[in-house]
Amino acid sequence: MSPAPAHRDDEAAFLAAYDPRDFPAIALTVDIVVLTLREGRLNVLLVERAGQPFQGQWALPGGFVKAGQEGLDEAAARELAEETGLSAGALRRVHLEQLGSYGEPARDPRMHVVSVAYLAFAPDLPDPRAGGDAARAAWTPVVGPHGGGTGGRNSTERGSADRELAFDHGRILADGLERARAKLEYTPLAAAFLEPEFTIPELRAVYEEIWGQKLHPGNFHRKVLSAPGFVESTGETAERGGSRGGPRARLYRAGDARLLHPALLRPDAEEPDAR
Amino acid sequence: MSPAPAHRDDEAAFLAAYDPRDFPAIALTVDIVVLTLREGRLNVLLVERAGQPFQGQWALPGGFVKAGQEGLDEAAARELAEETGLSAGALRRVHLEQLGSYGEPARDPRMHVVSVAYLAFAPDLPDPRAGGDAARAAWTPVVGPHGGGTGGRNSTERGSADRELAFDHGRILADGLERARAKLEYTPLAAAFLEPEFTIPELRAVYEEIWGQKLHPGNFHRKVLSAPGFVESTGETAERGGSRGGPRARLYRAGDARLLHPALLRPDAEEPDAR
DNA sequence: TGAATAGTGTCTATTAGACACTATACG
DNA sequence: CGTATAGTGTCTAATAGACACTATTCA
Repeated sequence: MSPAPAHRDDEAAFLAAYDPRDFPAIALTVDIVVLTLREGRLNVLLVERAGQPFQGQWALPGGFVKAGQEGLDEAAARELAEETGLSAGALRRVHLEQLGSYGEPARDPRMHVVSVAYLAFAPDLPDPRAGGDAARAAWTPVVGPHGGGTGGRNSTERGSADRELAFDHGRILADGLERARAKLEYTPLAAAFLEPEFTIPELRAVYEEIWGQKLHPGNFHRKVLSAPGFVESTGETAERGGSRGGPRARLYRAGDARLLHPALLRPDAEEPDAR
Repeated sequence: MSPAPAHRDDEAAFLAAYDPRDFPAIALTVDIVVLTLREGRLNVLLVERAGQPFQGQWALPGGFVKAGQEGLDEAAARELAEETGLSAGALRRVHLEQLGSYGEPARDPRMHVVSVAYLAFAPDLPDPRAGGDAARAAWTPVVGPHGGGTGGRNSTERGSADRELAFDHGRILADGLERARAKLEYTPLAAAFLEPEFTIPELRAVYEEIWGQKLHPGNFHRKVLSAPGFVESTGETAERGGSRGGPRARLYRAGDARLLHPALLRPDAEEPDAR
C-alpha cells in the first residue's frame, strides 16, 4: 500500500516529506447518467464536446474531480448542478448514486483517465444550458428496449437515435439503464421521476417506460399499495382524470421506505438470460 | 470534460502537446475484500501495514494502479495474485467483481487517494505470504452477524476480533460483506467458496455462514435443484457421510447460470430495515 | 352516449415454508 | 444400536397474475 517504502518514526515528518508528484499521474473524472422522463419518454442528458478528443461528438456530462477538495459524491453533485443549472433545492429531489468505475488505459486517448460513473433519477427538468467545456447540452431520448416495446433485450443500447457516444460512454449508459431497470424492482425510486405528488397510474407509467413493457393496471395498483412505505396517501384527488377518459386518480407522495418488500419484479425477469 | 479549453484542428497535434502534469494529482488504488471459508468460518484477507500511514494497523490488501498500463479489473487481479500468491490457474476459480469507489479527500492523510474496491470470493486458499509493503498477511475471521447467529443486523461489522482497520477499510469491508450476502440471493456464486465438486449440504453451509442463520435443509435442497443452472449432478456420491452420521450426499458442480431464478431470498430479508 | 380508465373483488396456479418420514451412515 | 443427516413427500398459508365489474370522467 505504501508507495514509497519509507519507514520514518514520526508520521508527521513523513507527511511533510511526502511529494505526490512522485507518482505517475492518473486523471480522475466523474461522469453522470442523468435520466428523466419528458412527455413520458425516457431521456438522458448529453453534452456535445467542444474540444478534443471526440470533438463534436456527444458524451455524458462530467468533469474532473478537484484533487484534495471534494469527494466523489460531492464531485458528482457539483457536476450535476453545473450541467443542469439546478439549484441546491431542486437537486434534493434528484436521486444520485454511484454506478461504477471505468478505467481501461485506452479509454481516453490523452492519458489514463479513470471515470467514476454516477446514475441520477430526476423529475422533468428544464432544458440544460451548455457548460464551459460543452458546445451544447440536450435531453436526448433513449432508445433500446424502450419506446414501443418492440426492441428486444439484446438490442444495442444507445442514446439519441443512434448517436455514438464519445469514450466508453455508450457502455456506461447501457450499464446505467440496466441498473435503473433493476432499481425499480426493489426500491421506490420510480417516484424520483415524478412530482412530489403523483397518482398510481403515473407511477405505473414510469415502470412501463423504463421496463419497456405494459403492466397490468389492477395488479400494479395493489402491489404498490401493499408494499409498506412505498407511497402514502395525501387524501387528495388529481385535478383531472385520464386524458382519454376515466375517473380522477388519488394522489400519493413517496413514502419513507428505501427498499420494497415485497419487490415489484419485472414480469419477464424470470429468464433474464438464464443460460 | 476537456480540461484545457483547446480548440486545435488536428487531434494528433493536440495529443502531442498534451501534458498530463498540468493537472493536480489524485492517486488511484485498488483494494480488495477477499472472502473465503476456512473450516467453515468466513475469513477475510488482511495485511499489516509496514509503513506510514497507519503503520502497524491492519488493512485490506491493495495497491496503486499502474498508470497507463492496466485497467481496474487487471489491477485488482494482479494485486489479488500478488497478495495470495496464487497461480493464474487457481485464480480462475476466484470470483472478482467491482464493489465501489471511495474518494473522500481525507481518507488518506498523505494526499487525495481514491480507491476502487473489489470483492472476491475464493475457495479455501493456502496461507498468504506478506507482500513487499506488508509486514504480515493473514486470513482473519469475520465477526458480525456471523459466527453464531447471535449478532444482530445492526452490530458493527469489522474483521478480526475487533481490530480497527486502516483508512476507511472498515467501511469497505462492511459494504463488501453486505454485497456478498445479497449476491448469494440472486447468483450461484456461493459455489465459488467450494471445491469444484460439492454437495448440497456443503453449499447450504456457505449460505448459513454468510447469512448468519440456519436454513431449512429440506427446503434448501429443493430450491437449489429447482433453480435452473445452479448446480448440475456429477452422478457421483461423496466419499463419506456427515461427520456426525447420515447418508453420503450426492456430488454436484456449478451450473452455467449466472443469475438464479427463482432467487434464494434470505428468510429474514422481508423487513431488512423497512423504514 | 361511447370509450377509456381508476380502483376493487375474486379466482386460480404457483410458491415458500413447516412438518413428517425413510433410508443411510457414523460412532 | 442410538443419533444425526440426506433426500423426498405433503400440507398450508401467502402470493402473483388473470379476469371481471362498477363508477367516473373525457370527448
